[in-house]
Amino acid sequence: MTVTRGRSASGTGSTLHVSRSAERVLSLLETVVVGGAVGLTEAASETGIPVSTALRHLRVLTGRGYLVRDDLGRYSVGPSFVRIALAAFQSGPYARLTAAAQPALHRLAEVTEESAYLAVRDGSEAVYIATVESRRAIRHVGWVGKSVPIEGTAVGEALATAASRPGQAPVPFFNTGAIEPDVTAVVASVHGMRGVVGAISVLGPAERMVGDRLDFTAEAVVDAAAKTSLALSPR
Amino acid sequence: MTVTRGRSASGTGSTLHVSRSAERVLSLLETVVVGGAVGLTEAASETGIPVSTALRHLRVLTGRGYLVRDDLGRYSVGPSFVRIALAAFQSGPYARLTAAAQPALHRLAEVTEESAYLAVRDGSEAVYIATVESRRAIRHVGWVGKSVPIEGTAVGEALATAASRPGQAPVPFFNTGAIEPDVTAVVASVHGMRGVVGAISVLGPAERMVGDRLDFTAEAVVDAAAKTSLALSPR
DNA sequence: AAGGACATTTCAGTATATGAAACATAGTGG
DNA sequence: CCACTATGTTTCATATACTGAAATGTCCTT
Repeated sequence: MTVTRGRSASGTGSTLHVSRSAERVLSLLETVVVGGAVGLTEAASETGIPVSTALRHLRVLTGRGYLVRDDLGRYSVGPSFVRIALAAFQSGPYARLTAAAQPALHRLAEVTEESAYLAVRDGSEAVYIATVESRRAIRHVGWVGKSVPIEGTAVGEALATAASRPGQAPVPFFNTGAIEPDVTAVVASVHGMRGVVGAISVLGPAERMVGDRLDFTAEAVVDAAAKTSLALSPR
Repeated sequence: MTVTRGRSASGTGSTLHVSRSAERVLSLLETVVVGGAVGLTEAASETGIPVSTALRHLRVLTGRGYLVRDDLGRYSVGPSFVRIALAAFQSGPYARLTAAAQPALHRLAEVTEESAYLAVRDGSEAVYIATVESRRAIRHVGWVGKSVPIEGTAVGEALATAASRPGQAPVPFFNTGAIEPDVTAVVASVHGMRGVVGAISVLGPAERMVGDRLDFTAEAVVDAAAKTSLALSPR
């Protein structure tokens, strides 16, 4: 009857102690935040953490106000997390970038009549952190907070490119259907004091973005990126 | 300064095992996110965690991309955290609230010519989660993400008040100088399906908000709150 | 060169997190 | 009505994974 559960933890007797519970708490937080209202069992299975352990961790998070439980016992984002999240935009390193890009994004969305996005790099991915939407009925929406691979995308190219010389006009990057079919992206890099710090994209339906229209869009994107770079580090 | 002195659950030889490292990692995350660029020693002393331990935890956070280190070794918000933060606004329980309040906040800021805010409750505090700023030169700004006590503030009263009957007109709450001298607040509760879910405030310089102007503002705030409640749970 | 401030590594001890299993509590359907 | 499943909660013996003082390394200042 003594069910000797496999020894596990074999392999290299690693001497590196990297907080396991910390990792797990963060996994759970992430799972709940992106997943909306999730129950204990779901959160546990999603993260691969035993339920009893997951429960304990979730309690830490709710205790801090990072998560809240609804009347069905499911977990959702709590007010404390929202507070932190908001603070991240005000004091974080992206505050300046976002503020600097805002006017350019507005003008870009206006003149191109497509949705304009601002993206930053996150390891091997790119994350869209701000947008100004097109006002047309058919438009690209909802990619703020979304992350896409660096590899094989136009944003990725723009973010991975080596910093060009200051004053040198940026190059536009193009792609169609890398993430979603029928979506065309036109992107240019934003340069800070130390290399590429972000990218400005225009995303729209592929059938609309062709010929002269595409050329015009590319010009506008390059211009917006240049203006943003200038706003970041005026000389 | 709001360093929650860890310890917790002392006294009786508690058999409750509440993840210590988890608590600490979250403290550190919070400290860095609100504090901007902080060094190891600073983060450690701020949270009361020994430096070597703090370093280990901060490594977990940077490893996950929640934090990044600048070239001076200081920690700041990372792209992964920004991604999560953005997701919190899209899928979180406050997404509906914020969306429902947006038009009302705009109109409110326009007609009162003062900054309009949306706040939710966080334990014994209130957190401002959205704003539309006044367009006047002297205006109230920068309170998004800020938290104030429930006790002794107008927002607090509005959030702590018992749910009024549906259809019943909300009551305005007033306060001057509770948090900052010379700032007057006019607030009304937003009602959801189960009680008070938020509050709408107008904040402005005390000397401007008097007499007829104040009455008018109160009316506008009450109206905005009612409209938001209606948008949340139409009948 | 000496000193200070800060980041990093080491290491032994044990506090502390872990997870299987038992228990509790709905909700479901036959 | 009761068995049955799904989900949340508590317990507790175990050793793992975390802790933190001190030593070391690195950079900057005087």
